[in-house]
Amino acid sequence: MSRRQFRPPPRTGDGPPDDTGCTVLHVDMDAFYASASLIDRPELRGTPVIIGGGGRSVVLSATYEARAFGVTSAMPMTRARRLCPQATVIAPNHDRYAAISDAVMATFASVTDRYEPLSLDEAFLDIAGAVRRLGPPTSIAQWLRDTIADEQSITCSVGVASTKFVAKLASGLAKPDGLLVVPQDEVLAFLHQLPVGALWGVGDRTEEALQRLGLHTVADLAHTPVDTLRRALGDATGTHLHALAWGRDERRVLPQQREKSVGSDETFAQDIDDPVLIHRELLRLADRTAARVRSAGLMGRTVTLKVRFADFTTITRSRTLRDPTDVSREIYAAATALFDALGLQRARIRLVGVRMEGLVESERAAVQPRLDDPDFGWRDADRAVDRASARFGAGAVRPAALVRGESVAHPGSMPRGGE
DNA sequence: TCTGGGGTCCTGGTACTG
DNA sequence: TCTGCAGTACCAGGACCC
Repeated sequence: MSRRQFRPPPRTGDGPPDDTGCTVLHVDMDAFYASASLIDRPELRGTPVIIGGGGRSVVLSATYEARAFGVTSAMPMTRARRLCPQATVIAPNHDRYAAISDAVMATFASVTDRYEPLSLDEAFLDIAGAVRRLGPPTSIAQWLRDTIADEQSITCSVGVASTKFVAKLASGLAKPDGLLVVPQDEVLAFLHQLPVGALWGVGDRTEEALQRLGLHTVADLAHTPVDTLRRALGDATGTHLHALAWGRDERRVLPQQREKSVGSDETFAQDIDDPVLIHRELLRLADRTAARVRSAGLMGRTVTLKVRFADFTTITRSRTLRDPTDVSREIYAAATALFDALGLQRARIRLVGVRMEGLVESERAAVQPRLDDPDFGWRDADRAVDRASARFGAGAVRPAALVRGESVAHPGSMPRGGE
């Protein structure tokens, strides 16, 4: 779900909203991870519950009862516990969330093949082709809400509009457990009452920049010359936000897109400066990233290293390889070369990460054979590890360096997240 | 108060090439 | 051979999203 919440402005029209032409739906599960976690813990319904790990982790999700105490997603767990000490804390169960998400997406697929998942818990649907078969957009939206509630025991909110970003705003304003239609001829009245921070793509920094210009509402933004916005925010952002402020959004619903990068990072339980431990963590992250790249049938050409220091400043360094790779050893070698090139003298490090970019399908990847390539190289070893992991579980086969030293990352770290 | 993890997109700088 | 220019690729960082 969105982290930025705004109150819905009062509708300007009378009677039921006219949903003609409102063929874009944005469906967003309410407090998805919390709701999904409570399916197995029904006795906790109606009580404050926080989903999150330990150590230096943050809140993944919280029930609305916990949110009443000021707990929000992405808040440090230490602060969340202080704000709501009576809350029950539950560790995330990502397999469970993925299974529920798959079932919800299957419900979307029964309505239209033009649905675009944004994350585990939300998606856009283009229902233009389903209206004749299933009825008007509002009926389809209500059917989706009822079906998901019946089959998955979780509620969702739906925004119905003629463009993606208005549908997205509408679902956020309908929360929790609601449905909001924004008729085409009410879009501008709907938008112009909202604060600039409500727009998709306006975060804290952009909002600050707009406030400095004296722009507080979407109406203010709309009536500012686009050149002024471009100077303040850059060409792309300025032009884009000006168009949104006038309700213009040409983006179509795009079914299933391939990821453009894959990576992992890990925050240490305590800041560390030991190069041996850092190299070991890089090996673990390269191994994990490579396995995910291979399982997606991809190869990547650019390796990016991320380092966050104790003072929270963050740097990235990247290297583009001659050929795409999915080999753990090659990714690790590139990551350690990037790290060593930093020439850090015992700097205290909070987090390291490894990411692969420039992804291509492995069947289409052009890899030049080298004269020194062994007949059975690291790629074959990785394939064998993948087969063993599939049979005996992830981590069944690991590099020796990782068997000797367990992770230095904090136990509550969460490899996946978001809401 | 003390800030996770997995992503995408944009911007500005630099190097290379024709 | 040198210079200027435009286009492109790469790199690093920031902002934003869930």
